[in-house]
Amino acid sequence: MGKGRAPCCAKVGLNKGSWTPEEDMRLIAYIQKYGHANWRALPKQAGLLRCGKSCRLRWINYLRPDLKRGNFTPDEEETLIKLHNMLGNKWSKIAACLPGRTDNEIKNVWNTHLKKRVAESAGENKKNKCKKKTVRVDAQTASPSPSSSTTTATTNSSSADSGEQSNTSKDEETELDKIEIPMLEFAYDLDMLLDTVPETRCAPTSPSSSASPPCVVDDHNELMLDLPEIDIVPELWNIIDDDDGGIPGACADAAQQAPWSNAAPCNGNGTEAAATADDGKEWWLEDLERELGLWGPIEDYQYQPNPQAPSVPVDPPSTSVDDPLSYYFEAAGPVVPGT
DNA sequence: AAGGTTCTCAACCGCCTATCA
DNA sequence: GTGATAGGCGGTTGAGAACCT
Repeated sequence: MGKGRAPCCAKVGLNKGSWTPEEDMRLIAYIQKYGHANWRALPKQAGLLRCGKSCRLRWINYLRPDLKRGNFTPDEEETLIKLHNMLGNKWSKIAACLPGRTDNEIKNVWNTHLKKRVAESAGENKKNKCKKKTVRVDAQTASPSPSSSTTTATTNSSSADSGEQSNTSKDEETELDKIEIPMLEFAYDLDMLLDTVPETRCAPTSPSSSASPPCVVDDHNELMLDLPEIDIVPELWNIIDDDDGGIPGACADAAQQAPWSNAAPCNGNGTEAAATADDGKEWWLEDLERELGLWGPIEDYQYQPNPQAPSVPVDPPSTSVDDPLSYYFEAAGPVVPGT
């Protein structure tokens, strides 16, 4: 079909590199108000001299309200290792099972920490195990795939970098969805995987269910992982949904961004979440502003919180402040991006 | 304290897939 | 059925931070 694509934008005249707090706030403010139904058009409409892709990346990898910050917990690392064993470098799929973590973050953590660790384990365990085989979970296709994207190809490779071999073709991609669990000669053996996988289950994906990471599933044998849920304030997604200016798709987009979220952002009936949306929004924005260094004694955009508001962010429902973003942009005046 | 090296991670690049006209 | 376009993904890079000598 598509033979690649033209550059998403004219590269000339656009900002590159690190995002400034101003740009962040502009992006947040825009998405807060209108959602992100169209990334390509977003920068222009938001007054950002950025490529739409860049905006998307920035939002997904850094500004999204449901992101976890900080180091991976041991549990997360273990889950990541297991998932990587199963999926290879399918970072987005792995990310889908690690709520609050982005594919980019996962990729970085893997490349900088876990890869080495697993490689070391491989070196140690190689002494004890000398064979490797692939076991397919898929019940109907019993024959192992010779072209697995994960570590199935070679026997002489000590590669813990199974993902390095993940040059998946289209067919391989299809195969991948059937989930092969490679029995690696290191770290995790089949028993461990089989012990872990089938006994854990994602919650049903009904709207009423709680957070359910979209686990990779096989039509025949569902692979379901019981993964830690991030404590997402449901109201956060109303930040996007709320007042989205009637832009179609904005709501759906937001929900898609956090499929595991407890929030039911597209509930158009005005839910409890909607009732407290403002509180959540304000709490999050305040927190973010602090992080971005926009919350402080800088007079130009210092926001004076509601006297009733605590000086430190607390639980969302108990925080009551005015909209710091609005204040910021009013006080700072029109911001010329990139200047 | 200074300089060099290594590590970390945000951001970019280019390709692929999905969707729509 | 075809081509164009937008979103998404994985690999790579480079600037800054951290660490070492």
